[in-house]
Amino acid sequence: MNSRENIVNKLKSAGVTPTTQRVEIAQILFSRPQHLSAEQILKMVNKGHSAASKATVYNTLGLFAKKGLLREVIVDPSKVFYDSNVSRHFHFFNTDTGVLTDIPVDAIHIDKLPELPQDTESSGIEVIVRIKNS
Amino acid sequence: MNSRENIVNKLKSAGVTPTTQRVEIAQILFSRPQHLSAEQILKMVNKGHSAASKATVYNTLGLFAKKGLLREVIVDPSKVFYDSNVSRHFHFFNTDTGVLTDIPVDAIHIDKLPELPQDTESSGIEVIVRIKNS
DNA sequence: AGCTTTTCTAGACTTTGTCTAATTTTATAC
DNA sequence: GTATAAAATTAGACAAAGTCTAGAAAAGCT
Repeated sequence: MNSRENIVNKLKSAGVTPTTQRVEIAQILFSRPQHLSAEQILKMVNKGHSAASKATVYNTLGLFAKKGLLREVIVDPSKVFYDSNVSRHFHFFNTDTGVLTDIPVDAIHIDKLPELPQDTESSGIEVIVRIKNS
Repeated sequence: MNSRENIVNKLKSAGVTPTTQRVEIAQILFSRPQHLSAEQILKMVNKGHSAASKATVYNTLGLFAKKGLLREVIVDPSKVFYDSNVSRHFHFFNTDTGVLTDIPVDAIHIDKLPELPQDTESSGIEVIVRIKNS
């Protein structure tokens, strides 16, 4: 039940060297499923016990995303969200509040998919339902 | 068949005063269905006969989008694309090349939609199939 | 321990986009 | 048409997210 130990193992399994800063960032992200921006994470890290520079936070998030630990969600033109839930699901994005919420896989059913362009392969299908307050 | 006249009427019907700059921008955009960034449009305008400032290009694109003449496509974390095709369709985004292409409506079939959160209404469903070169 | 590679850091820099305050254009009233 | 009011345009300053650089620190060998 040692959460720090779990995180270290998670990083190791993904082929990521568990440095102090990476573990700190991972602990924030993986404590629960959530959607955070890089700036939010930077602030959270620097309120905690350790610290990390802006460059490290950005590098780490990029690395985690590349290793499949994190999913980048691009819905807001001004910043990218990092989703600690990497299992297949979709999103609502409230353009009034800027809040991103999950749509479970089984709430949307896509029963026909397009043929991909020549010499390309899919790296994921995103469904974003934009909503606004009524 | 006067393309300029057509554009002027299109803007008027949408409730947009057809100023010199707006008509110029509209002519670029509506000459054919395409996906352009604000910076691309700015450059194109200023290579043509008239000119428009950065602020005007950004304001105009925002206005066109609000009036339903244009669709904003948010897929690239570094810039927004403006799609001159506002009819219902989806997108491929090639993350290797940065190229956005259309997926016709009938190539994807979504037969189940999620319930919206309390006190919200949908303002559109986006499907983005991210692809990479293989 | 000594050497090499990886990671981290502060801060400069870049890019996209926004804001401001003054000017110009367009619309309205007479 | 001319005066006035309102809307649109402009240059350039500004803001925010993200990248880059070059040196310092930490980790991983042997």
